[in-house]
Amino acid sequence: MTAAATDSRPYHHGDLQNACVRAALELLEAEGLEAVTLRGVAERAGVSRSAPYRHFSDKRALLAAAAEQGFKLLAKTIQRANQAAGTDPANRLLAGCRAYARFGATHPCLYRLMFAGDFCEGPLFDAEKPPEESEFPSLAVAGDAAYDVLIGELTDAQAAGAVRPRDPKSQALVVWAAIHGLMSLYLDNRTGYAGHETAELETVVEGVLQTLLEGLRAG
Amino acid sequence: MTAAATDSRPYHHGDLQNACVRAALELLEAEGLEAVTLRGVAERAGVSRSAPYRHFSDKRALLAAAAEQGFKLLAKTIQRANQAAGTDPANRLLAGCRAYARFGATHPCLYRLMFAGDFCEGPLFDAEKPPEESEFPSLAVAGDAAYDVLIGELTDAQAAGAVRPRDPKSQALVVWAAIHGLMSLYLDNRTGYAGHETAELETVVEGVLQTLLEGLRAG
DNA sequence: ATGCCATGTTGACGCTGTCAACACTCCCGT
DNA sequence: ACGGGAGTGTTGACAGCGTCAACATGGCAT
Repeated sequence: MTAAATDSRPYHHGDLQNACVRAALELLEAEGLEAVTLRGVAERAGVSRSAPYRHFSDKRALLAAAAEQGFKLLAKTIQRANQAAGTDPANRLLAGCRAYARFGATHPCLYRLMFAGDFCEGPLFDAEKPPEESEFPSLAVAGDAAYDVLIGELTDAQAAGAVRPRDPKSQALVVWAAIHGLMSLYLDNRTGYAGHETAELETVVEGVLQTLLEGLRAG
Repeated sequence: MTAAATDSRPYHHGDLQNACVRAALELLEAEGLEAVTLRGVAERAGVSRSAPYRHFSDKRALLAAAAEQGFKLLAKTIQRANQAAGTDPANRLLAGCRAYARFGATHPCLYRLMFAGDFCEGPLFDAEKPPEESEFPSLAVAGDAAYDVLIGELTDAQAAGAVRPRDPKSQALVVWAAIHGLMSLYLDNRTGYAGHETAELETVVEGVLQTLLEGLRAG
């Protein structure tokens, strides 16, 4: 018998898996990636050092689960913005992109984790495999699901003539690349330049979107 | 006296600073960021654990120096491509973008380090300050210099009417964001989609560039 | 020749991820 | 009702890491 007799907490946590992911996300947003330590996560979840190993094979597996939550939240955020923008496809597309940017600005560390590639002690997305055989399949699925939202909007925009007809998947890649690149530069403080204060995010987002939409319309 | 009597290496290295940067770059390209360890760098440079601390205050300072080399190489690469592309401004711009993409594909880990933001145990680029007071001023300068090349090309393209006249700095940001975003997604294996093999880099680069140029031309 | 100071070395510390061995509890088959 | 295994949480331990303090070395200016 241990001190558990007088301890209010039960020996078994009940939902440690989700608690770990939640703790990781909280630490990530509060203090950045380098503060996300397995020990810290365990402590925050109220368990001991190595309890998380019963639910995650690795630190990378925990980070992958956190990134997966990020993609789910991102997809939901974009969808909400699309819905709120009404029925005009161009409007909806723009609203989705703005929501994407806002998401990145609101959750900078989470956003970076989601696109951290192999920076967290090895790749999160698998380098060569088809995605269902990826090392973290549900992460790949969540990432693709977010992509799907964008593809759907582009398909609608094509149908409405707001965008020239083309493979919507490659169009989506262009849009995604532009917005993601902008957010990536923004989060790295590279949208400012030599002595000027960093440009307002909304301003640069609108600039990118305008150029982008004109490029998509042309042809 | 130590074993140095029979050791061919002199006690003083002579150029340890550069040797460390070179070792870091080699380790980075050969085995990825997580393999870049101060101890490993020191060993590779033929010195002991903490000798690098005489030249770099921090691990981050060493990484910043490596990233700075990366930006210098990138700028040189783009410039060479520009020159080789002749005098047509649109051609030069496209050639520079293609060279940029090739650079990222050739040096994936270095490229990611250059845009690692605060992922390497704290920010490399300073979050708030004017750039000359940044924590790593020479890194900021090298980054801006690479940006300058792009701005120059856009200014020329404007003068030649290949691109609509506008603030070349914000135009450059759009171009940079699009290409950088594409490379970022590519290096994270996100340009493929749900079961399809990852698209050829050159193909998607051309797609992005075409849309981009049409967007820049319009208006 | 001497002594300073930049440079390199060694030992040590705390933190991390990870594993093996052990403890507790829930639940299932009898 | 009960006995035991499977699942879950704990503790102790280890190697590797970044970092620092104390010490060693040797080139250079005086």
